[in-house]
Amino acid sequence: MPSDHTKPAGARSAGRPATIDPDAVAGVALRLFAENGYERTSMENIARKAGIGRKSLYRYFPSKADLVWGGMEPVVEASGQVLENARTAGPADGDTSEGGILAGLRAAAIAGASAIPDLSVTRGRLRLIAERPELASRSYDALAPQRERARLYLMELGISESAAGYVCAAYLGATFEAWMQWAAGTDSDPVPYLVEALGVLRIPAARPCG
Amino acid sequence: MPSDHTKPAGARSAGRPATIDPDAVAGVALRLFAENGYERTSMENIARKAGIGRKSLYRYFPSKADLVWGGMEPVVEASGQVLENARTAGPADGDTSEGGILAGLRAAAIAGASAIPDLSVTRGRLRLIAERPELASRSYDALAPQRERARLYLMELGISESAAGYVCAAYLGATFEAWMQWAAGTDSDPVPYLVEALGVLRIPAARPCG
DNA sequence: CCCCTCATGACACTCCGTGCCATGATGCAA
DNA sequence: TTGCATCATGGCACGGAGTGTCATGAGGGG
Repeated sequence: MPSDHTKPAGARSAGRPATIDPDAVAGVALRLFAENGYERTSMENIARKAGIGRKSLYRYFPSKADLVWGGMEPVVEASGQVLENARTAGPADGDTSEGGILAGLRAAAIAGASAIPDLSVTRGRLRLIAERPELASRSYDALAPQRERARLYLMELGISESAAGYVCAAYLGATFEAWMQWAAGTDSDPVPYLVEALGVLRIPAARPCG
Repeated sequence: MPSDHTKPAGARSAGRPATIDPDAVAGVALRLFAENGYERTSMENIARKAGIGRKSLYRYFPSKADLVWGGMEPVVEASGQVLENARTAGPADGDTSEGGILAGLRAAAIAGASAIPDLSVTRGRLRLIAERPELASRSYDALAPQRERARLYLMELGISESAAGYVCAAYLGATFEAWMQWAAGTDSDPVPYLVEALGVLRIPAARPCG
């Protein structure tokens, strides 16, 4: 189930079925943000316009920022899965050279780009994130799972713990900036931005015996 | 005036002089955070313990996070000044090779480390930041001036606008992670952490004619 | 000595986020 | 069919962040 984000519970069969469509609610919220501005739109107002209660809104979106960031979750999830697979596949077939490691990180970033359902909606989300510092800051939390997976991936390939932390921080910072630059323009393909961003990374030499 | 942060206005001579010492207030807040936890300490409580009104507290510290991040301002300011000087000195004497540019970024980071008034207090601040996601996220805003200065510095040296953005993002991400790793340990000198972190950066080739 | 300036803080307000709990809808079992 | 367990919904109240407005008062300068 690739899109069970924001779903409060795993799809059980018992009990009353859900009637609220989180994607529709997020769509209403994004429209209101575009029309009236992010801060001038209250959760109360979003709930009312979506025809649900404020408490129900908070059940699907624990915070106001999740209405914007929630839609980016498939991207980081797809990207993280690639790193997870590359790691658990073992470093046996892994290329532990700098080029090989960078190729892994690049593949993950590109996989994220491929997981975007709607380019224009995603661009709208990112532009909103770019203009609200409180939303941009959230990248640190929103990308946390990605950070952890990248860290494990690098350490599996023999990178020291400290160096892995630095590479991850630089990796996430650069790719997020790539998304921001893509969103600011009109190009349809974000991949070239991601590739250029990855060009600022240098992978320290791995330990001889990982 | 190196430490007029959190001062509400430039030191005017007319009118009633200020009686509140922002550093003392921040000290009270940090102690309360350490004793009772960050979220369980309300602004109301901090104000009361500091012997001032809640509104006055907000005048000196616009947000709760500023009570923690405010003390880091001299660090980013000192670091930013080095980049500013290196830029306005002109690229005439600047080494536009990758090594030269990296040396500039490294000098800025080290200058920040040299600007720390009290290592143990700073370590306490950073540990608090590390354990509260909402505070760690703030790094994106707190380092914004540094980001802009680094961007101008790089562009002055012939780096393209897009590449400068990526290098800055990676630079800030890696150095912040370095501070986090230093704070998590017990070493007194943060410089080796910063130097290692800078090792994950690769500077794209500058334009032939900047 | 008066007045102008500015720090202080009381009051009220909006809004985010979170508990607690009543209500209602659904499917399952007796 | 009837009861029951399960879960979605949402009303109510609360703590707390952050912001306006305004009154007070304590300086210093004319």
